[in-house]
Amino acid sequence: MSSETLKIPQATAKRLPLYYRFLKNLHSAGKLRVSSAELSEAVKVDSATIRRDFSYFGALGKKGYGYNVDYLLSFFRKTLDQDELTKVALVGVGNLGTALLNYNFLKNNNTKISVAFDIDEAKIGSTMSGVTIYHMDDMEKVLEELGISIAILTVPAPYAQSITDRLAKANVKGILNFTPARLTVPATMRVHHIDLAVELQSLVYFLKHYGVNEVEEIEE
Amino acid sequence: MSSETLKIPQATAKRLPLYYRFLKNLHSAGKLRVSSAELSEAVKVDSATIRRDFSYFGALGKKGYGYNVDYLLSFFRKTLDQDELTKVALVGVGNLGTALLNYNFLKNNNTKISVAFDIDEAKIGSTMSGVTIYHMDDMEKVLEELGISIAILTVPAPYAQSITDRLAKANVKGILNFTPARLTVPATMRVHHIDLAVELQSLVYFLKHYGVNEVEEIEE
DNA sequence: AAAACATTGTTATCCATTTCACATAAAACT
DNA sequence: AGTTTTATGTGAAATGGATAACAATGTTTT
Repeated sequence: MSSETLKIPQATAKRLPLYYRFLKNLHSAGKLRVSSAELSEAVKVDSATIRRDFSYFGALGKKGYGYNVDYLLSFFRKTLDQDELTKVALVGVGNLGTALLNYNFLKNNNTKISVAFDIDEAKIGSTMSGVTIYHMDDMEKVLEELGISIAILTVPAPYAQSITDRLAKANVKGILNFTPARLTVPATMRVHHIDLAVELQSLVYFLKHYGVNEVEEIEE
Repeated sequence: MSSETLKIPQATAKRLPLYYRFLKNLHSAGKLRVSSAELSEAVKVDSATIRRDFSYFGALGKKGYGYNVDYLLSFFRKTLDQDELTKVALVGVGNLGTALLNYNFLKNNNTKISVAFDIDEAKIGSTMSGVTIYHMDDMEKVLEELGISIAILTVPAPYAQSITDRLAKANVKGILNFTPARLTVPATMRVHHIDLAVELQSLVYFLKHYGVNEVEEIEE
């Protein structure tokens, strides 16, 4: 099952999709080779960090030359499981949920919102951006039928925890949580938060309290 | 101007808005005191980390008692500049931009999208969620009139860099960047990225490659 | 084919952050 | 009032991540 590759540092793992995207750009632009220095300029990550990141996967480059774009690209495609489509569920089709439905994850990643759930009768049964919206009452059933194990959570905060509990029972393993709620989950689940208000507010804080130009870039 | 307080670690600064939000919840719920252990359970941050974070601001608690909710809340209100309203501009009123317009930042933070820009003639001049939409051609002028120094960027990726250059000239100091582009900015500016595709994909990667239950929670 | 050049992979170092563990002191109890 | 309980604040250790710097090695040029 889980390809127990050597454990890559989390910070590195978070940068992989970024590298992959830029490699695709380079490929489309017809570039054949790239150095860590060039890549660094494009993705705004120190070149030594890039080399270190790549090195966890072995020697992918050639000294004095750099990296072969095609080779690197196909390597990352395998590593990031881009060959198989990953199906994701959207729970909560409000403003943000609707925006995510229209957001084309497929374009960059082989990941697709395949189904959505809501409680608004006006939406149920309809399709948006080609995605059918089901009633939340049918969530467990539909998720298991489709074999979905990842959910994007965009419901009002007060419902977040109880819906998470249901997702856990339905064998969902990962949640991308857009609600402000800090979810309690079984140890077998993984939650990534995207907390819009916190992001905005921490930006405000940094601007007011840190000498601007103190630090260059901060990654989420 | 910039209250040159002792430099709080960045990781701490990013958690402050989170603490603030939960303290508000506790306050609404009528709680008078709270311990770092309780808070830890609620925000999913180790209690020692919470105590350390608070300690950068001095001794806010009392041994054997914990923290007084009201005191802590008013302290953070000052620290996070919640007394003055922070005005923010939205650049790009597409799907995601529209969702953010409807997202009520004001509720939790004293931060408000005060103005929006787009190039779609159908939208220009109208208001959405009480926010007037101007033509992007007028951006510099309007920003300076309103004295806005923070922008949320939700435009198509190919336009991101050139618009960023214009924002820089218009004296904007902070950008919350929702586009996949990695922006090049002067050292006087600060960019926070929220890269939706990367977030989703890295979640997928973690689930496939890390023994689930390996790590509890990851922050953004 | 030799010399000059470019760029990796990695070692050693540095820095930031988290966590442990406990002395200290206040609060609660008897 | 004295004893026990509770929970802070922090020194010290551990972890995690970024960066500098350079030997090794392949590439390009002449």
